[in-house]
Amino acid sequence: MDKINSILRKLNLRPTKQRTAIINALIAEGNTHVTASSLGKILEKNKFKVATATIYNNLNELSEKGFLKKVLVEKDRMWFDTNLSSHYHFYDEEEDKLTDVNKNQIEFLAFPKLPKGKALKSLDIIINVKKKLD
Amino acid sequence: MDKINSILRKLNLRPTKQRTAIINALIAEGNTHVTASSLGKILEKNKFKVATATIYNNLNELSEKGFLKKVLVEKDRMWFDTNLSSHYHFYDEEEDKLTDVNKNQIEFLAFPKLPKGKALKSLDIIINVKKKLD
DNA sequence: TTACATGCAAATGCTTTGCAGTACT
DNA sequence: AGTACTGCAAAGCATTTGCATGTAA
Repeated sequence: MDKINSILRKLNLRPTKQRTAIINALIAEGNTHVTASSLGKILEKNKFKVATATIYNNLNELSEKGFLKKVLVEKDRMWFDTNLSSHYHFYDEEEDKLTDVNKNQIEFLAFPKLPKGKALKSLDIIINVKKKLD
Repeated sequence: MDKINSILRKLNLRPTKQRTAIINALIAEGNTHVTASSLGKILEKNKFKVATATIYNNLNELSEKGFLKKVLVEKDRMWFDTNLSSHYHFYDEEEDKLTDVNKNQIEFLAFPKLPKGKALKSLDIIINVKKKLD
């Protein structure tokens, strides 16, 4: 794939088999939110064997290079999001599913003044949802 | 302390030495946000020796009983908050400090519609701050 | 005494690290 | 050839678990 090569070239990363397979999996529709283990399963399904450490190294590297964003919703797993725009999340623990909330879907009428001498670094909003009982 | 005994009685927990020391530390001003390890240090300073597992067991039990709230701001550590009211947080990673933001300090002009069949479970807002460069 | 708590050590689960071997460029 | 990358196993850390011992009711 030429698209993947050009992505990797831009990121200054060598297009190794593993890296290409990872980017390919991430670009595929439906894999916008992954964990190391869910990505591992996708790769396996695609007939690629990639060591766990390599998956982590690449996810972290891609985050540092700005190709992925880390999303923390549970203590035990880190999620990685291919949506690079500033946005928020729905998290459904029952279905183990993370969904994007566009930035413009949340507007503030009131927002706290930051502590003295502090600047905003980032804003994390997780809207935890559960099955509605009706 | 009578206050601590009455708290524990209400929670249906026996007032053991360790539990009493933990509640005492949590009630003291300035210990509103703790991690297992920060609480351990406070207990040590207070001349109490409590096993790590016991600290965790008690923090988790107190959370389940509604005397503490868990706050997740970093992947590696769980924070426990004595503020039981619905509220949000400032998190200063540089200073490793968590601060409450009252619920009424944030008001929404727009808020996303929940996914079909889903109900709101909880709302986590972490305002990450850093030192302002001026 | 009997059910609940604690302590300690071992186990767990995600993630990182070290290093020898392999593959891009 | 030179440097980056991968694989694998071991290490790291916060947290949990199992079980024998201890303690409140």
